[in-house]
Amino acid sequence: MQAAISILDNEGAAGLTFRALAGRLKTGSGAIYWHVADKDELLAAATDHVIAKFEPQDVGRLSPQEAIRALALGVFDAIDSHPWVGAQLSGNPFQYAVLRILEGLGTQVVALGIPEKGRFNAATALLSFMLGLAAQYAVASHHFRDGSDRTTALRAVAAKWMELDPEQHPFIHQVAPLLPVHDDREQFMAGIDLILAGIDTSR
Amino acid sequence: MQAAISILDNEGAAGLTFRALAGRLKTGSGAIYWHVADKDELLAAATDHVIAKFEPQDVGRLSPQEAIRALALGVFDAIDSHPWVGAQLSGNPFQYAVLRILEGLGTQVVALGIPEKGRFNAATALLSFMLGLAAQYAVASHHFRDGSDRTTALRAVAAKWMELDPEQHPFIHQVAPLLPVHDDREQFMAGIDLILAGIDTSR
DNA sequence: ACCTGAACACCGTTCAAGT
DNA sequence: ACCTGAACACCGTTCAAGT
Repeated sequence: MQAAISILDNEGAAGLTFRALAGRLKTGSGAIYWHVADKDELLAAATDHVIAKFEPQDVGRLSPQEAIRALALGVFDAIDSHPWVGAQLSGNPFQYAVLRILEGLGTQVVALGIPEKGRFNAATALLSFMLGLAAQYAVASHHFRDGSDRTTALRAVAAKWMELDPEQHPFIHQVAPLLPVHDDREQFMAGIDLILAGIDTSR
Repeated sequence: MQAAISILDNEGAAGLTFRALAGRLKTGSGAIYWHVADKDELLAAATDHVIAKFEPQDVGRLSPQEAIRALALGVFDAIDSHPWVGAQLSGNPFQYAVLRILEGLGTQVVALGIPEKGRFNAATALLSFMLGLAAQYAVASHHFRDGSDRTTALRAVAAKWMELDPEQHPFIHQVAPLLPVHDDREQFMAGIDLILAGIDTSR
């Protein structure tokens, strides 16, 4: 697991092959199949390893809203320090790491006093938002793997956006300059707060 | 494009290979590279084709909230009738199809009267939620490709959830029975409404 | 300008054979 | 019980050669 995560961190998702992992572990590529059914299971295990590490402790002391924010920050930080986790979470939403997140969110949704009928929708709305933004960060980080930093890479994307026909894309043009300067963590938490506010009105 | 979409619809994303597409078009696999840079571009083009087809017309007549709901329903229906679109949207959030959706959402967020600072977060929150739920439907549909229908497949997933330790997964246990009977479209729109309500309180 | 199709450099996965 | 590593059945992509 350590070796797999280290490869994923250093070479990205494409770098984790059975041959590469076997090489690092000084074993044959077939040996890995004794411990893991296939590549999906390998990636799911690595992802859960990371998500579990960033799960906040002692969430019980916090208000439900604060607990949900803490859970969200944990997911954000996990993705922030291991960019491949974003793609893996959204690419395989039935893996255990995602259930782990849903369980945490759901417990707090119950604590918020949402009636039984609304709990499923409220918890999965929070979860889906996280997975969706996770997917975006995943691609973003993929785009600036080659040395260039985040800002210059996003500036390149923004420049592409500005090339689109401004008549047909007024909003994209309006928002493109914000792309290179915006703060991912702030965006992530703003979305959470928006959904929390929406949940609050539904009580 | 027609041939690619037809393969994607019938065989899923894994079925679309350059060899398969070339075979269907009665040409060589290398020929496709004259028209498309690589597989990402091929998939992005197919995805935009579908998303554009399901974009609602005459959104101008509707209130901003109703317009956002109409846009969301279009995305939902696109995924519903072409399951591979869900994975493709969330797996590649910088492709043009996603910008198309963001432009539609953003225009309505502006119409809602959100101040400039909040527009980016509001529009991307709606977008991220859609992409995240799209990713979930993508995997779900993948799970019951082999003949079994949606309900029996989700029942199998729910049964797996019930095998988890109930002490550590109370919410998962509570919500598992809802999984096979819940309505995807209702869940999708409930999330949109939650975010819209949240946006409303932020005005 | 566009097509052909063999060739290249990979993959994940399997499995007879080992220890 | 666990490992070895060649072999299989694929991929996306390239490119000299054609029309």
